[in-house]
Amino acid sequence: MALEHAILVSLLEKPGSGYELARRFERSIGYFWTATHQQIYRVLKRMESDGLLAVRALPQQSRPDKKEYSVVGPGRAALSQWLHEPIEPESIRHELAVKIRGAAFDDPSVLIREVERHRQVHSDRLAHYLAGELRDFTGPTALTPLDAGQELQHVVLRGGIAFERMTIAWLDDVLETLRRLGTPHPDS
Amino acid sequence: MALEHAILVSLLEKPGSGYELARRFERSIGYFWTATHQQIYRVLKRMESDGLLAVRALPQQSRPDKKEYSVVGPGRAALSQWLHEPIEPESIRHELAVKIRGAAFDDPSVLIREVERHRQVHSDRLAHYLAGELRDFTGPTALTPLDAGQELQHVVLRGGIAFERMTIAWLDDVLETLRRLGTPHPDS
DNA sequence: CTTGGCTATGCAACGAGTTGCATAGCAGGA
DNA sequence: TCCTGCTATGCAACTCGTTGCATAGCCAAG
Repeated sequence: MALEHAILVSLLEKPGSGYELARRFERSIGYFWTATHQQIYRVLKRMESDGLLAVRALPQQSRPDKKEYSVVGPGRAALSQWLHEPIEPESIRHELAVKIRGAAFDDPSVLIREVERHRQVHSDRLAHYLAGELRDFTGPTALTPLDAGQELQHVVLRGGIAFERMTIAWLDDVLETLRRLGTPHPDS
Repeated sequence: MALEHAILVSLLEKPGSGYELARRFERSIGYFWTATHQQIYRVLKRMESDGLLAVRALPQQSRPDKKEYSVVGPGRAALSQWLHEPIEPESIRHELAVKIRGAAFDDPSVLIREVERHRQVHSDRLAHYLAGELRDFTGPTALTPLDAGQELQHVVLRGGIAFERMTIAWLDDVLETLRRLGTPHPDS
């Protein structure tokens, strides 16, 4: 159900089409909640028929109409209500961790390349987040002072940065452990 | 599909019934991959009919038979094959982050209690992980030296510990930000 | 003595999320 | 010229995961 609320937040920040939302979900919002265009279109349709959103068809030349969605009263109320409800603290769901434990029953060296690849992805993501932070929040071109919405966006981004840094450090720990296990114990 | 592989790893570490697996998923394995008993029973049944697992019915007095599952050849092969396949590095899916950005459109103070509650949960989890680490890996009663499987379990647990520490620090950052926004800006 | 919790398994229905495919014209590179 | 990729939307089929419920006897607490 959180996709609905993520969409409400995103559309409150700025109205847009399903396609635009899908691209936002590849960027800022999607740093902590992913969604494909399929899900988004389906949920948008449902939310509109539930009266949470309003559509405005923008005709375009030689393309299907762009449907711009925006939040209306009941949508805002639904978001507000959700914000007042407690949610379950979530646990990590880390497939790689399953693989690491599984490596005990297979050649650990095949995992090393996989872990290195993941490390690279997280390292790239970190660089991407840091560039975004510099551009929007801490760099010379950033607006000062920031308004409340921007402060909140920044603290969420700091969470993403902290997550990637932690993950990279852990993957280094994993690599060291795998390499240690790969070499026949040197002290016996 | 990762549940299947998590079950294979867990059953290779030690055979057991669906019920026992469900409880392991509340403990060690479940620190990074959650599953309810429903999913587990369903998947066990499918895996058995696919020939990945063998069942042995252990009769018990005044209780339904316990079905002890163990991994057989094709199951081991399936795990091994999966370990050689690359997986997508996963992103976080953090509902709380959606709420935090949503707080820009509502009273931020209602979020403070929620964030404090989450902080408490993560703090409890950290204590739980640290107790497990002391018991199984770093304490005086731990076996030394550890075998490869235990080393890998330990490095995964260290990942859980790092995750909880990072999360707690971030939630403190969030709380500070929310409180700062709650007080009317003191310098103007 | 009754209520709730534990072991142990399972069905049914639903909602969330993924994957493959389809349309359709335009722009840019090999 | 053909192929790829972008904008923009959508259907269909599937798997994954959650929730509610059911059985059934045992044990401990109130």
